[in-house]
Amino acid sequence: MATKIYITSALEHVEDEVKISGWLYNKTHKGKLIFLMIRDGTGIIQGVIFKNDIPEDIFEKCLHLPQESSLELTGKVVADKRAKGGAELQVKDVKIVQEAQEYPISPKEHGVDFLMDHRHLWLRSSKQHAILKIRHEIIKAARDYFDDLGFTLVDAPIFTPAACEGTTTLFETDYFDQKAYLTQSGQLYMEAGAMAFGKVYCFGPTFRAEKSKTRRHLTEFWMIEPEVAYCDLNQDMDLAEGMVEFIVRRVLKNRQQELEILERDVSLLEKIVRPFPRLHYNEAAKILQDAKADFVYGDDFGGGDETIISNKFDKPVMITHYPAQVKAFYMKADPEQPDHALCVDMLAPEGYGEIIGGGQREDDLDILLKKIKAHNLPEEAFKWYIDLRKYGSVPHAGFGMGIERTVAWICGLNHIRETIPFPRTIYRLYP
RNA sequence: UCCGGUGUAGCUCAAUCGGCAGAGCGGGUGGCUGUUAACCACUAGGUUGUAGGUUCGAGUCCUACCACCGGAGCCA
Repeated sequence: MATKIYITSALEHVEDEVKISGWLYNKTHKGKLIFLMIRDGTGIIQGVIFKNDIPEDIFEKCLHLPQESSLELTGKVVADKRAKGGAELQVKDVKIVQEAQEYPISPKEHGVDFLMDHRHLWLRSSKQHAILKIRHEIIKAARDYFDDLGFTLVDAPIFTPAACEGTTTLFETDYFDQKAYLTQSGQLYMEAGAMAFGKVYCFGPTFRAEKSKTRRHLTEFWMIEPEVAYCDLNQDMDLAEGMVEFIVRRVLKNRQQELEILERDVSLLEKIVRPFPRLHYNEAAKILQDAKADFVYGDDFGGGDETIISNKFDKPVMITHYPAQVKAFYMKADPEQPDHALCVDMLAPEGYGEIIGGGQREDDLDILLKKIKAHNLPEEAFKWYIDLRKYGSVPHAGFGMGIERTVAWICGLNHIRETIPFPRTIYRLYP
């Protein structure tokens, strides 16, 4: 009786009679020989069918089997240098679970729009498969990092009563007899969590209704957001660089095969070790001025500015102390230079831009109230948030890391849309 | 929202000055016992994004619209 195996373990079953359940990835034939490339989600193996080994009608059926037909192959695993992966299946029996209709995605080239229209099928392709395996590894590593440090997962709500940051456009939705907004950050809720649990994080989707139309933007994306009580900016940066190093090391260790499929230059990832450079905003501004970039001191950095700065280093760069006016209301001002905020942005190398934004939060009740007023935010909606400064306020800090941008960087992709299973952009809500 | 670009067979793209609508892949049929995006032969496949306009004649020129791509701003 053949034992059922997954393709990933095929090399452990050489000379065994096995059964593999999967889908037809590709096919070729030569006279009395048929080569079936089978994938099962764990890997790809070649099944070889000799006409004389198998009933005539099954041979004929396999000859005309469309791509992505679902099948169960039974046969012996043999080592063979001619096969990719070093082993192949000598097929003795084929059970066709379903003969597929003509499959739209051929192994040849396709355009982005066509592939995105077929995203539900495109996920089966080896490159997309590799990206999403790495995405999973990154998410798991990030969670393990915080879990191992004693953080508690405290999930933030998706429906929120008002803007978290006020500046950006929100998705509005009907919520019974009132309006609700889809969250654009879990951070304010994490501040409440940090005061209850000390060290917390959330991991969930966030929504931005801005009509951004670049390779770095989605309308729906995922963030992991830690928040720590009794924590200052420097400790916050220690936490952030530790996490990024941990994630990269984990991907290099567990996802070599996927990085190879993506033809990622891993030597660049191997350089991602602590400490990461830390630059004051003024130092970063100097780099831009020396590079004669079209940049005005006091402004936030644009995408091109970020690339100029990050290209000076082969590690992620942390830029601190942005002018307070370009940052959100909850950022704490630096006591030594009050027009600068105790904040940090981490820029990924190779021009991938900002992957982390964070900093120390305003913990003084009166200053916070003034800032809410200055930003024209509805004080009523922030009543609970203000409460946190009334009942045992402490210095605290945190950050948010964008999962998709991190995946794009680690995978070496030039567009963020392939880093999430079903991307949402201003022009795409399907599939 | 602004700037630039693209839209032709199922897919990726050609089509010269405005003059017969084409190729490769994929599909179908046949051949081949070691293929890796196989190969060889034959074959089917078109409302040229939509609506107008100019012209003897429009895939090609003009106008509007639609869809998408790239970039800017905003941000993770």
